[in-house]
This record gives sequence, structure tokens and C-alpha cells, in this order.
Amino acid sequence: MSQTTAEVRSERYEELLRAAAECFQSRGFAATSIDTVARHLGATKGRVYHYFPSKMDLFNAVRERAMDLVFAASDQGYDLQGTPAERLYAMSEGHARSMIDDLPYMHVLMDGLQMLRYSTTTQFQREAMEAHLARRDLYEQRFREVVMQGVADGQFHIGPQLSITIQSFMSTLNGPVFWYRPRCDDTAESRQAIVDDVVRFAMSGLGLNVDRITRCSNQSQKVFA
Amino acid sequence: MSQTTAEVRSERYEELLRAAAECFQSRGFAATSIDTVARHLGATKGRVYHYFPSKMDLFNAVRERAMDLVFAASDQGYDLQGTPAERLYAMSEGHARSMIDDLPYMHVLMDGLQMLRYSTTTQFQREAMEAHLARRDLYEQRFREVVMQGVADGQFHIGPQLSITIQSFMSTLNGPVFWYRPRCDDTAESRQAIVDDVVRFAMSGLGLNVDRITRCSNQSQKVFA
DNA sequence: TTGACTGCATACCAGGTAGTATGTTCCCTT
DNA sequence: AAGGGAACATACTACCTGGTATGCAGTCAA
Repeated sequence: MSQTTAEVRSERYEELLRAAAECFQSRGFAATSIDTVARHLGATKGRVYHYFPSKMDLFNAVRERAMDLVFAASDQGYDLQGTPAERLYAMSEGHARSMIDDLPYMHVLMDGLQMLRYSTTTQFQREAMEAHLARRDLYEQRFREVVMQGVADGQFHIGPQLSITIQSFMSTLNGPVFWYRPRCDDTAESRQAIVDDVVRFAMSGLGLNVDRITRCSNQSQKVFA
Repeated sequence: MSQTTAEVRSERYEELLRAAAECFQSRGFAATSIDTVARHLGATKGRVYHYFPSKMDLFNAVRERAMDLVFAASDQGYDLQGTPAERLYAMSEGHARSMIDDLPYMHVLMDGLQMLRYSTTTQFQREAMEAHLARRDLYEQRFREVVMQGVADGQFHIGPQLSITIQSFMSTLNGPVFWYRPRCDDTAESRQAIVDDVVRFAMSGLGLNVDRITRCSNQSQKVFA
């Protein structure tokens, strides 16, 4: 197989993954048929089944991709040297931006987590689900870790139950998935403004006020009080 | 028709509505068949179609009921005489508690709002959807109104975009629908503790700290700083 | 050139689903 | 007691959907 052939295949795969994400986003898993996805691509079922053995595998692929994206979005902040507030702000900003920028994937991600409900039939599917949940826990653990550090440092002030606070924090950050929809008059700035406000609210929920925001060449520095 | 017959009918209706809510919650609209709901009741399709003309009408009934419940849950706080913080706290507490206490209905409510996606076929259904959305807007408007008041009074400190703050606030309050699940060791107190923490986070997101909580005979008084 | 293989499209099937049509039982009014 | 309607259950249909089987054009190595 030549180089270009592999590239074409990869492109087709991505195309299909995105089309699936968009369909799953707009109609949900159960209401999306393979034919729907195929039509959205201007193709037929044959093409979909050529790349994915089953509908559930397609869905899982979208879900895992979404998880990759959200991990990548918060990596930079997590690896940052700095105070818990600085790290958490950067993580949250990346997370929230990803919610907006990768909306179809993230929507599927949220939907999928509610999908414990499908008493997944096969053993293999159950294992995939558990692995996915493990990744999700790992991701949440990152935020939990940094928040705990901030609480220990006296930088954050939260309620008695850390887990509820974390859930509320993540709910805020995930919020845009449910209420944000792209508009024609969207600009990079307007989207950034949304992210800023969401993250501001979330950080403020931890008792930390984002007082001033200074921006330096696509890298943001925040001043916290 | 005698008194008792009407009562029985009303009970049966409620039974069916709740069963439908539970099914829709656990499997989503598309994946829930009428037979599923009927089996959940220990009945058959005939019974369901005796009370509701179509699956969509059943879903709409659950949705509207959920809207009734959430309105009722925040009524007391909304009608309260007091500062915006006091009113908003009471509204939020009622809302959050309703999310936990009426979980199946509220889950359907959230699901339904994402259901703009179903390009609802009939004219009648589209009208029902628009009426529902109007109610939702009215509900959100309540919170918006009180938050604006609090901002004007200098009690709340929020970001530049009010609408984003409101969305984030509601996302926090709605959060339990997505992450809370009833447990066997749940008590009235443990559920109240969850509500307290969620509301605390939400209020804190508006820059308002809930410092002390005093409870008097099922009516709560909060002290804000 | 040829034969195998890739990348789909087309045709088909078994199972499930919304909705309907038709019983059937029992109560309630008259 | 009788007639009618309420409250379902049962049976059935038309349709859709996931998945499979098969066809078929192009491509690439030998």
C-alpha cells in the first residue's frame, strides 16, 4: 500500500468520524441510523461498514476521539509549573474551549457517559465502556488533584464535600456543550469571551476571583485575588 | 362517572407518566419503545395508547410535568420578600432539590431540550415544542431577573456577559441530573447536603459567599457576606 | 496482462417498532 | 337487567434499521 493510499484512507476515516459525531450530536445515538451517517457523507452503508464493524464501534470511536481531544486540551495547563489556581485556570480554559471548538465530539462524549443506561449486551462492549469510564475518572482526577492542592494552599474555599464541588465545577465547564451553538457572527474573540466567562464563573465557584486578565501572545496570564 | 373512577383514572395516569419518565430517563426517547414502558408497568401497549395518542404525546406530557415541577420548586423563593441573594438562594435550593427528588422527570426535561434536533415532523408537534421552549425561557427569565437585581445592588459580581453567567449558573444547578444517582444509603440529610454544596458553588460563582447557614424548622435562613 | 485486493455500492434479511383494528371484561347508569 | 362505554389486552400491519452477502470498478504488484 502506497503512502498516498494510506493518507487517503486516514482522511476518509476522519471524515467519517466527524460525520458520525455530527449525526450523533444532532439526533442522539439511538435515533441515528447508519444510513443517516452515510447520507450525511453522500455515501452509503457500505462505506461505513467498511471502516467500522458495527454502529457501536463507530460510536465508541467517536467517544474515544472526544476523550483524546479533551485530554489534549487540558494537558498544557496540567503540566504547567505554577500555583493550583494558575494550573486549574489553564486546564479549565483548555477544557471549555474544547467544548466549544469540538462541539460535536464533546456532545457525543456527554451523551455517551449517560449511556450506562444501555445495558450493553456483549462482553466486549462492556469492557470498552469500563475502559472509557476509567479514562473519564482519570481525567476528573486531574482536576480533583489540582483543586485539592488549591484548597490545601488556602487558595480555594469550597463546601464540605469535595466531590460535589468537583462535579459542580465540571458541570459548569461542560455547560457550553448543552447551551452553546455556533453562530454565523461567531469570531475567535467572541468564543474566547464565552470561554473566559465560563471559566471565571467556575473559578469563582471555588471562591477565587479572577480580577485581571493579561494576555501575552496567545498565552494567557491571570492575576488571582 | 363516579368520584372513585375519576380518582383511579388519575392514579393510573400518574403511574403511567412516572413509568414513562423512568424509561425515558434510563434509555432516552428513541431507544424507549411503547412496549418497554408498558412492560415496566406490567401492562401492554393498549393501556399506554388508551391514555396517550402517540409516543411523542407521552413524552411531551412527561416534559410538561417536569416543567410544572421545576416551576413549583422555585416559586417559593421567587415570591420571597428579601434581597436578591436570599431570593436566588431559595430559588436555587428548590431547583436543585427538585433535580434530585424528581430525577426521572428532570432527566427527561434536559433530554427534551436537546431535542430541537429531532426535526419534529408535524406542525402540531412543532407548536408544542415552541410552547415548551417559551416556558423554559420564562423560567430562565426568573433567574435572570433576580441575578440582574443582585448585580445592580452590588451583591453579585459577575463577568461581562450576563447570559453566559446565567447559563453557567443553571448548568451548575442542573448538574445533579447528570451525575447524581440515588443510593441505598441516601438520607434526607445527605441529599440536603448535596443540595447545599451545589447551591453554595453556584452562589459563589456569582461572587457571593455563603458563610453561615442557619436552619429553622424546614425553612432555611442564610447569612451572606 | 492478470490476478488479487481495496473501497466502496447494491440487494437483501431478520428483527423490532409505532400505530391501528379488533376483541373482551367489567362497571355504571338507567 | 340491560345496554353502553371505559379500560384495557391481543393481533396485525407497514415500515424502518442493523447487519450481511454479494457485486463491481479501480489499483497495484508481479
